[in-house]
Amino acid sequence: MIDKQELSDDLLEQVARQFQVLSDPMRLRILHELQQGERTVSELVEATGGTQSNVSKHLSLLRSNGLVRRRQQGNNAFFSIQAPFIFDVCDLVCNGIKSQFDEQAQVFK
Amino acid sequence: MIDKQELSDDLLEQVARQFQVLSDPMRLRILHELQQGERTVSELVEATGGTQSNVSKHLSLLRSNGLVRRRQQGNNAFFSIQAPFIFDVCDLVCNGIKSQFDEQAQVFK
DNA sequence: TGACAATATGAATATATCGTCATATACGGA
DNA sequence: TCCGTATATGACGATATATTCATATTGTCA
Repeated sequence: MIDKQELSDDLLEQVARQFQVLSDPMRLRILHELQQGERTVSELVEATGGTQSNVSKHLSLLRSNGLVRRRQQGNNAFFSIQAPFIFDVCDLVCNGIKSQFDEQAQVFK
Repeated sequence: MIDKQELSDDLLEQVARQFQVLSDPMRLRILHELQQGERTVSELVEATGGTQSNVSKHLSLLRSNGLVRRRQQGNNAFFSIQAPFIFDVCDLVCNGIKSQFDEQAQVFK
C-alpha cells in the first residue's frame, strides 16, 4: 500500500517518465495507429508520414518503456500495443482539454 | 465529433503538451500537494523541498497550461487545482505501472 | 517613506530530446 | 552467395527543458 501523504521519489519518477513517453505528437500518432491493430514499421512510416529512422526510434522508446511489444516475422517487425491503459489516459486528457476549452468559452458568453 | 481515423495535428499537439507538463517529478510533487488543498508558494517550497525560484517557475508553467489557478491575497499567492481530471490521469498511469510490474513478476514465477 | 517578506523573472548553464543522415544488421529470394 | 528489402543504430546539430543565482516586483507594516 502506498502512503497517501508520502509519495516515493521512485514512483514519482516512474510516473513522470510515462508521461514523458506520451508527450510527443509523433509517438501519439504511432500509438493511435497501433490502436487499430498490429503494424509493421513500414506501415507505421506510411501511416504517420515520418521517416523510417525516426519511426523506428520512437518505437524503440515506446518498447523500452513497456508501451508496445515487438514480434519479428521474417523480414518484418510487427509492433502492437502492450499497455492498453494508455488509451484511457489519452481519452481522459482529451476530455480534460475539451472541458478546459468549454470553460474558456464560458468567459466570452 | 472527432473522426476516429483522422487525428488533427492540433489536437495531437495539445494532448502531447499536457503530457509534457505532467512529465516532471517536481511538478507532480506540487500537484500532489495541491490535491490536499490550496497552498501558498512558500508552503509548496516547504512541502516539496525545492527552491523558491524553482517552485515558482513550475507553478507558472502549470498555470499557463491551465492545470492550476492563482489567487493573490495580500503578500501571498495561493495556488489550487484547476483541472482535477489530472488526478484520474495519474491514477490510471500508476495502476498501469503497477500492472506492468506485476506482468514482469509473472515471468519469474 | 523605509524595511522586510513573498513572489516572479531574466541570464546563464547543464542536460535532454528530436530529427536527420549515413550506415550497419538481418532476412529472404534468385 | 549476392542482392534487395526491412529495420536498427551511431553521430551530429538544433532546440527545449530544468535548475540555479541574482535581482526585480509587489504588498504589508511600522
